[in-house]
Amino acid sequence: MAETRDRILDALGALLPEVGPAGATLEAVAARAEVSKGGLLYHFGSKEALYAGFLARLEEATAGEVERMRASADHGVETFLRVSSVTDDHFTRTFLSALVLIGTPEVDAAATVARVLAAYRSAVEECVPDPVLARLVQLVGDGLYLNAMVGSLDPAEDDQVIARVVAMTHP
Amino acid sequence: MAETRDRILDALGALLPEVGPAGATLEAVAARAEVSKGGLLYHFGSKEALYAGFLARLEEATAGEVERMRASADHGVETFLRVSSVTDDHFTRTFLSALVLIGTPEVDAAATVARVLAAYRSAVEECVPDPVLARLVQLVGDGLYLNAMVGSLDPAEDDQVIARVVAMTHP
DNA sequence: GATGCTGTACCGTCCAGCCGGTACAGTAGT
DNA sequence: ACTACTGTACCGGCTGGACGGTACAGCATC
Repeated sequence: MAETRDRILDALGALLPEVGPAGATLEAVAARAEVSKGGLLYHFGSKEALYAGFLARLEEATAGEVERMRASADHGVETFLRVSSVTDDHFTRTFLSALVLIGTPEVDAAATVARVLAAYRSAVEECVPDPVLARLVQLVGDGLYLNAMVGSLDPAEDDQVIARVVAMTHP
Repeated sequence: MAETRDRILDALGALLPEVGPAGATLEAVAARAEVSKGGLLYHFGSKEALYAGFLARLEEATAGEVERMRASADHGVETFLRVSSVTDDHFTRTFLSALVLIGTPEVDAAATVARVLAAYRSAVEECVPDPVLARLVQLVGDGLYLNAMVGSLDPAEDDQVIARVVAMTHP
């Protein structure tokens, strides 16, 4: 069942920011997903496959997020920056987990993250004509992600920054 | 000798972005530093101590970088953003290595990175009166770091973004 | 000959992956 | 309808290898 698979991937995503890749052993992931280690290995034949599945789901989710941006009323800039600055969002948490995965030998998380960033970038470019400004928007969003990763968000100030950037994109 | 110590830390810094924390075994670090494992453990009694030493040196280097910013002719904003967007800088590489360390159980790299970001932030705030604009500058810099980590820098465009941001900080 | 440092051999632990097994559907032939 | 068989989902013990850390012997230089 795909349901168990998703539960396993959710468990991995929950574990990664807490204990890092080193602590995310197959047994730990299995326990968190309430599956035995054997059961986990039935769905994902190796740790590499597990990580690959996780990153694949992130890329799928990215497509959905980008769609949500495009569909947002005025334009996607604010939607984009809001997601970047909120840590209790499912997508943000998944993305941060992927960042933690960078450097693990089993999988090339950096490449996946790069693709995610690229997808966002082209989406921002769609609604911000000036390419330099579009890149600036994206960089601010990425900066928010980095700060979220190390727990350095400053909600009050960041809200004002977002407002300022949004204003810049309005002629 | 402090020279050997530094060589070991350099080896760790060189290894981390290449193979990640999992690949940075004591033996691998020792080999890269052209020291035996025993020699490494003479200087750093444990892996935790090795990581701690690495992060401590990063914090020291941060102080130096911030000083360089303060001393820069016009103001530090451009100096800051330039460093963030150049991957062959020693400090940048060390910083990126520390990012890869986030999530390892031996050491709290996130806290160190947070302190580094905070140091930069207060330095930027010194030369940019408007706090919102200062935070924006810092977020752009952090975004550049994140993009550097996954190899998504776009030098041509990023140069223009830096110029734009610098212009914004000039009244 | 003491001190600072190096190299090596070894131990204990931990973990990924394997494998033999269980349960429980279907499903088909009778 | 029951029996025999097959595939899917899952379990948990085992093992081989890797890695962190220890012990100890060697070797400069002072």
